[in-house]
Amino acid sequence: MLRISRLTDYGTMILVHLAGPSVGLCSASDVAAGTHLALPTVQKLLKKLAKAGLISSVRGADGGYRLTRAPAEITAAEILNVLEGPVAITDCSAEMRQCELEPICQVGSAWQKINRAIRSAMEDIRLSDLRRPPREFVLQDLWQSPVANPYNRSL
Amino acid sequence: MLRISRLTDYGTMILVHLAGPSVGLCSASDVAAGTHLALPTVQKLLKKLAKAGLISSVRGADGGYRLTRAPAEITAAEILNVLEGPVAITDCSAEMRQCELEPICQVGSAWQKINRAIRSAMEDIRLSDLRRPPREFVLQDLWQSPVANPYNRSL
DNA sequence: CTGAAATTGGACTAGAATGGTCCTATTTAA
DNA sequence: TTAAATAGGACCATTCTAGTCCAATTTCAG
Repeated sequence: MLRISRLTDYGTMILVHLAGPSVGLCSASDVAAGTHLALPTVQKLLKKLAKAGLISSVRGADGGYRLTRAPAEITAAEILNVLEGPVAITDCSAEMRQCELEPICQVGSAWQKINRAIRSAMEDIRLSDLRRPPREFVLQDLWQSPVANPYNRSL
Repeated sequence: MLRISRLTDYGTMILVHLAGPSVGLCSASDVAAGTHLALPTVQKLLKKLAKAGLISSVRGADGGYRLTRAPAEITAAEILNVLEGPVAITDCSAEMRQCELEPICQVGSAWQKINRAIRSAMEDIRLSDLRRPPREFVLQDLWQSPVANPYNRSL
């Protein structure tokens, strides 16, 4: 189904929460309360996000997490990358992976092209665009009739 | 990793094989030989593709499979749809699915927009484009600077 | 100094999904 | 009649996923 895992979805919700207008340092409990996700799950994801450098942590009492960059500086591609690993719709399309069937496979680099295309699209979407009610995306229009779309590269 | 399953990859290889220049009716064994995939796997996938109507079958001795339409008339979106089910990167983004968190979830419809975008992209790619050596895709350029790309809707 | 509130790092498990194989029935050409 | 095919499932081993929990460490407050 070409899907991202549920944890990635949760992770994104968490990031969106941390990108909230008046959100400072947030403990895991705060985030769990704000997102209505189970606390253990939230803890797990926060650790992962912190390890990847997307958020920074403050230990000890009154500690918590906060974004390391402005929401507009974080792309959906980065988020996907951290939570799901590198975008690679097939093994063959993974970075620098050489498929042993390469000389035989007739599909060849097609998936890789599609892969890069998806990645590019994700790079144009920022965390700041993911909030709800979201600014009206025009991605579909962009891809269906790019010329008519005024938002081209600045979603 | 935002990946398609290996079986979908295989299925695509099979379709590409059937779209070959001088390929008529093909038995499962022919396809297995041509794609270097295991026969049982090929049989399974051919049955699935036939059931979905992407290829037609002829039973009995000297039977086999063939595409029901010209390769240029079959989109990557269709193929994905048949082999992976409807494109839905999250449960929320599935068609007509109403997520019970909807009123709470701050991410809201963002994934759905991304979802549609990917779908649109896939609809512009045809089976005939997937052969190797593939026609030079310009998808990346298309998405990065759509206006400059002459191939817009006719990949 | 002590305790409470946090993060850190990792182990663990149940359940689902994936991939791959195989079997039997049916159809059809020679 | 026989051989070569497809049709339709059943089956299982393995991996992945989601979710929980525990022990250790850090830091603030009193």
